[in-house]
Amino acid sequence: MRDVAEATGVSQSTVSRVLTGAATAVPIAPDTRERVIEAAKRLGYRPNPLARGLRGARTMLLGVIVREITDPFFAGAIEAVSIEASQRGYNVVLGHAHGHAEEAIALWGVLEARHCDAIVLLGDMRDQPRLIEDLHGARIPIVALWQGSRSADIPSVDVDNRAGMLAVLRHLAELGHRRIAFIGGRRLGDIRDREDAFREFMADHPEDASVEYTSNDLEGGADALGRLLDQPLPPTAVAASTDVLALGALHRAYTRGLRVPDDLSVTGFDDIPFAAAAIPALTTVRMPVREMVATGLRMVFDDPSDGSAAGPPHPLLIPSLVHRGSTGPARRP
Amino acid sequence: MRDVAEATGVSQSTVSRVLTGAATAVPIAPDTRERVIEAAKRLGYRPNPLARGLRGARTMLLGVIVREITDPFFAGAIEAVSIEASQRGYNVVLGHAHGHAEEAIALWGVLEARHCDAIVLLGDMRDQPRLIEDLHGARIPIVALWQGSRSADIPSVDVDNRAGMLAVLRHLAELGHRRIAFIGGRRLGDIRDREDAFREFMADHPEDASVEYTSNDLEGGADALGRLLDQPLPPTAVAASTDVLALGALHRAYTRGLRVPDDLSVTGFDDIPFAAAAIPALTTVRMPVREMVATGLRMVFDDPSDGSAAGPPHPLLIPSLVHRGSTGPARRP
DNA sequence: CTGAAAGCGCTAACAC
DNA sequence: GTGTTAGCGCTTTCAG
Repeated sequence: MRDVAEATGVSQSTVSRVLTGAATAVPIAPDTRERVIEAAKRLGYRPNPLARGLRGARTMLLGVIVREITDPFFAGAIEAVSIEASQRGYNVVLGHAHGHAEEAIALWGVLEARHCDAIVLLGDMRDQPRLIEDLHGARIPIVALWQGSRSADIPSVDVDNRAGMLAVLRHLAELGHRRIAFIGGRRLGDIRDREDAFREFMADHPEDASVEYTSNDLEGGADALGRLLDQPLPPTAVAASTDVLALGALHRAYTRGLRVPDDLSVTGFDDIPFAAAAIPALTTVRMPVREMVATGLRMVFDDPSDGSAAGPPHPLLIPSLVHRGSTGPARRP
Repeated sequence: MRDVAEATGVSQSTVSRVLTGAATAVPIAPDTRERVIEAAKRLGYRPNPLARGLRGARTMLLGVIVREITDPFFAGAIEAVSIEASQRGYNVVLGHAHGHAEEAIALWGVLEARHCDAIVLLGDMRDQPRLIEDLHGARIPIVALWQGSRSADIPSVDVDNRAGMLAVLRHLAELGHRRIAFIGGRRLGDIRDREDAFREFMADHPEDASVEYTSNDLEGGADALGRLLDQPLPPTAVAASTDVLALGALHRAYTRGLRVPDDLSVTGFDDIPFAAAAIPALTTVRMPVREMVATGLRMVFDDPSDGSAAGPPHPLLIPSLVHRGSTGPARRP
């Protein structure tokens, strides 16, 4: 930058003012501006984000803390964040919590130290009270995506899990299913809300409901279905709390020789890309990922209306049922 | 940091020396060190990476440029990099090239400007000569993973695509298949090498070989299989160049009413998590992702032996065939 | 409208 | 062994 200043014959401050571009209270002579810009280009000047950040300006870094990067759903979410962020000229610093909430806290510290301009939390981190606490004392805007609709003290964007789950269950009921099972991962965030909706729906004939907990991966889904099928009166339909679980269940149904949807209906949640390519294609709930991410970034970047009276905003987007081949009429008993 | 110095009654430099921890040429009094550490902890001191980086020290940032973050295989790779990096205390800055090589260049500039301590390239970027050029003039260590085995001027870690593909084809041949098709994505990097191996293997009866190009996603795989099946003499086995393509093909086979592996054998490449849960489980080639990432990071961090005589290193890891249910004996004609 | 100067938080010569 | 000092590259008052 000094070079640019020298080459142009103006002072560094002027160069800074020009290059920062922002509406400095003080206007600059148009020709000076042009000369500076030209020289900067010629000299291949590139601002040093470190120095900028050090001085308190924006670092153009967006911190992302994800609980489980392994999860294909979150992998897609990270992609969406990355795309959306780059459109705003931001770079993404990825923090992986490896499923441990303490790590998320550490990460948080790291990202704050790195002067990220904003932080996005992917997935439910509320089981770690200290995180939320620290977050509250933070000066940089933050938004939690897919935190589960129970609102915490930080702004969040969530999906209406209840509506999605009820849509699935109504669909199943219309097909004549009564004995329906729910497969859930850890009772956390979105999954928890989906389970609650399931219990609510089945409240009038709870004897037909069963719930299996498992790890939220393909094997978990497979194992859960295995246990369900070993029951004396197995369900005729399985509503999995995520697509990954559903895909695992589909595979186990296959190895057990069950035909889907003739012998068993299976549904997922999220509509990850693989859902449409499952065999048979998975009936699931489509998550408006792009919209949720866009909404979240808008909240942290465009609308820093934090300490407003009504508390942090918690928009709730509506998912939609995607009807595909993995659900069919219940078998006549 | 000044606070810590004042609280301890020593100078800032001493604090720096203690906290940097590194083997400073100059030793420090044990009790001073302790007092400083204690005070730092008490005051909740956290170093400012920006200032550090500005001063020329390491930023503990690892830049990652990925061509296509959508690709589940690379999503897994990013995960591996993130895990491996965090074990070394590094944070990952993710740059997504959106499939465009020019973006990769821009990203490169950004990451360099951010003073990343090293850069990892995920996937083949060599179609953009300027990238490679710029890379050469760079001062920070860099490594390319899954670049395709044709070595460029930058250090890389690759997998032996030829060995993997030949293993697949031999397996298929042993099952009695002669009419074998290859489904490839863009003729880039690893995929290209796999195709070459395919052509090599089929060289003695090229009339039985067919090659379909498509986009490297689920739909691409499905469409390619569709075209293959419409041929007058369709193949009895399909070797897809990636698991994603294979999974897409599996789905199309299903919708076309073909039974795998009875009517058609299908193989993939990469062994992404979904491969094992496919219906039927996919015979594929396992990619040693963790090892490759670990090797790559070792190259950039532990062994900055750049300008050595023999040119940049290009270790080639060996993949292994995973035999599952999607391959079976060729149909008696 | 532009220049001079003071740091942001930290490290690394160089003294003592 | 420890303190002093000079910046890293930039933004930002405060004067001209």
